[in-house]
Amino acid sequence: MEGMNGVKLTSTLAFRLGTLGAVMTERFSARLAAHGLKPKHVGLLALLESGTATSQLDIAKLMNVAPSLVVSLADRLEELGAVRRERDPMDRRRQTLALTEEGRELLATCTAAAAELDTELTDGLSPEETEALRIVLGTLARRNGLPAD
Amino acid sequence: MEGMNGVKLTSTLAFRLGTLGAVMTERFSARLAAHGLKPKHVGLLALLESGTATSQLDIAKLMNVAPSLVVSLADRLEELGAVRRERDPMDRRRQTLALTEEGRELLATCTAAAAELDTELTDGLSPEETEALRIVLGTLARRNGLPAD
DNA sequence: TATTGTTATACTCTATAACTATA
DNA sequence: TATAGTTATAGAGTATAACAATA
Repeated sequence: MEGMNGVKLTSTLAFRLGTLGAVMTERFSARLAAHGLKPKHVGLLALLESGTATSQLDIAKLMNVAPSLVVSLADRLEELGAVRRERDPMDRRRQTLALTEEGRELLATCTAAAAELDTELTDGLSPEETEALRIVLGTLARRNGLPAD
Repeated sequence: MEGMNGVKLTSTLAFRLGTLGAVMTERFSARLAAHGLKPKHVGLLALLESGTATSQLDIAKLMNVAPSLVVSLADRLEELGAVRRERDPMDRRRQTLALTEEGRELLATCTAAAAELDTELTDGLSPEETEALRIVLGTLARRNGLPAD
């Protein structure tokens, strides 16, 4: 039985994206654990590299998380030497987060880990299918306010 | 800067699936709130409808969650009259969960909600692109042990 | 003694609210 | 008085461990 329209829950994009997304995030987490990082830490590093945001509050808005969470993410990244906190001289309430060279390297390492997961995931797909998937997901991400350059 | 291979984190499938999946799950949650359900409740209903699992322990394994979580999901669904718990006469330790007619209707309603989210999500895509996406995600889901009939 | 389901407890993640310092 | 960041607290979601009934 599958609703009176013949649609099954498991064939919806909502379900497939939700479950596959959860699996990939969990795998990514497992890879990052060795560096003492979680996916959101890496998301923050990527945001800094993109130059989109500077202050912690801007970052919180772009990441769709509470400002207090940015504090703890930044604390950890600072601890690892991946970011530096710098007071804005124009407005001393603002903290500017700057990516260090170490931070760039860390981001590159984590990005490589994500790319490996991609390879694993798309093992049986043709290169064309894989690229088409990447592109359509990028389109959907952008349309939904998610970073996808 | 983007790693020395020119790959950006935000262009990986891991990142795109993870973020889009989180967004879709959150939207689905919001729709389900009116029924007092969470996505896992609906996943359990769908599993019962598929006839794949019967006992709570089987369900826990297939859903990749702890058995204790199945207890509370089933408690809630029983409360709503969506499932019935029946002792297996062959092995009285086992509880068999049976989908009621109300449960089928509830699942159909929730599936329709997911389908609406799909429509919303793929608004700018061609029907061919949308169908290709659904198919490739189904392939990936099956290859990764996720339900996708 | 091993297994199914349940209950009790603890842990992870994240948000909300209270607070500090600058403006 | 309002805002950026921080700290303290609380809530959601889920797992682990202890327990009861049955095998």
